Amino acid sequence: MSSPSTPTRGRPARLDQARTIETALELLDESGLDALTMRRLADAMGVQAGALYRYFATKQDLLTAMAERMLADVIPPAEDGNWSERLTGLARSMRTALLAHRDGARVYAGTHSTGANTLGFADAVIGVLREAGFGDEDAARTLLAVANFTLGHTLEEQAALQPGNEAPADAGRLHEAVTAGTYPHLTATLPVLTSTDFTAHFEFGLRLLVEGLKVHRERQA
Amino acid sequence: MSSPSTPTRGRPARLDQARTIETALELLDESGLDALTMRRLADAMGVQAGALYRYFATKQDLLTAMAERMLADVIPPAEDGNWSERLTGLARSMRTALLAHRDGARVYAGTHSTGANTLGFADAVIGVLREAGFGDEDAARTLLAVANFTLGHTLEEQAALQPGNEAPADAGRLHEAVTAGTYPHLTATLPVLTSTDFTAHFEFGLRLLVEGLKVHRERQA
DNA sequence: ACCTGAACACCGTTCAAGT
DNA sequence: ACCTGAACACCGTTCAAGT
Repeated sequence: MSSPSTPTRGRPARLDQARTIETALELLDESGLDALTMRRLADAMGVQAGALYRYFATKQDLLTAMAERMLADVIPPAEDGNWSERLTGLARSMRTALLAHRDGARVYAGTHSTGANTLGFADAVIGVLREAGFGDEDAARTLLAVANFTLGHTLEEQAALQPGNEAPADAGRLHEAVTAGTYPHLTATLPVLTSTDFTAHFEFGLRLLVEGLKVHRERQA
Repeated sequence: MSSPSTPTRGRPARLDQARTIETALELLDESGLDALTMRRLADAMGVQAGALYRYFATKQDLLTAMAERMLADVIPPAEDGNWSERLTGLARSMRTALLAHRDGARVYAGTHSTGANTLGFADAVIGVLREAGFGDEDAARTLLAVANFTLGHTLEEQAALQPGNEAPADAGRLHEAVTAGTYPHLTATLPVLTSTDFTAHFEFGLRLLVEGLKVHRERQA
């Protein structure tokens, strides 16, 4: 409900918030976060860099809008199922939404959206837990734990897959450093640690959280 | 074992890796990551920016060295205690090490050190688990889950405390947005979510992981 | 060997002026 | 109302040249 969005007489605007966010996400996917500059984005939209500031006060605001937009693609998990299945589904869909864009987790980590998608997701997670009988404090803290784990995991997942195509760049350096030093336990588990089965890693951690929550719940009752 | 570190005849160097890392961490604490530029760091060391490149090939390398240095302050938790107490202690000390420096988690998240402190920490966590009888796969995945949760949590914790001194800047915006929209569950839990008792949040998530691990262990046996 | 000086190719952001 | 052009105050990085 403000100036740049209201349609009015005059030249049709080449820019608007929605198209800018969409183009920014495309540029992100093509080139990554480090290459996403206001100038390059302006170029992609056929405009000068300064023009973007009529729609976003700062680059940070643009990034926040991008993070919010990413969560729009969260596939809402089925309404049926018990609380633990629904919680698991919500966590998976958050990871999926972040994975859908190059450096998605980094963009998300650097922002704090208070948009409808972000708040809706949080409300959904807490809703599942409250309706399952968890207290407000436990429900809120569970959201934080699950979201922080998912963010941390996806940050690492995208960092590992980042540079070329498949071969994790620093897996080599890691292997070198581990075998050079004296880390018996690391050496034994190196194959698992450098495996690229990130889904299995994510599911393992997620299951720990959910199982821990079940224990917590039984102790309350 | 290379050129810039070997003492030799000539003017005594004003720079060296260790002092540069130390000064960079001080600058980080004073001004934050966004203000940590090669030029400002060079200024703080009484040198031109270009001179830093004799000791660090890129700024990224410097940040990696800073992350590695941070983990040197991990207080090694007591060797006694059962595996779950020791695991908890290691996770706590990781959080403490990241919290010890402004934007510590952000620095850590952006790097992938293969230094002795980083590898030693990983080896310690996996060691506790393997000695407790966990398989290599479970041990490795537990390290990832605990480290990713701790990183995600501390990232949020430092982001919330960032700007001024105490009052979380976006707690206000959050409250505004939540009460404006229709988020019944969020509204009910807002006091918990915006509480600044991050230690309680961290301990809750950590306990979920550990309790989940205990369940997992019993099922294996 | 270690550092300076100066440059190169960029950044985010602002703002008078044009249309 | 919307965008351009040009500037301001920076960046990371490189490298010949000095000492």
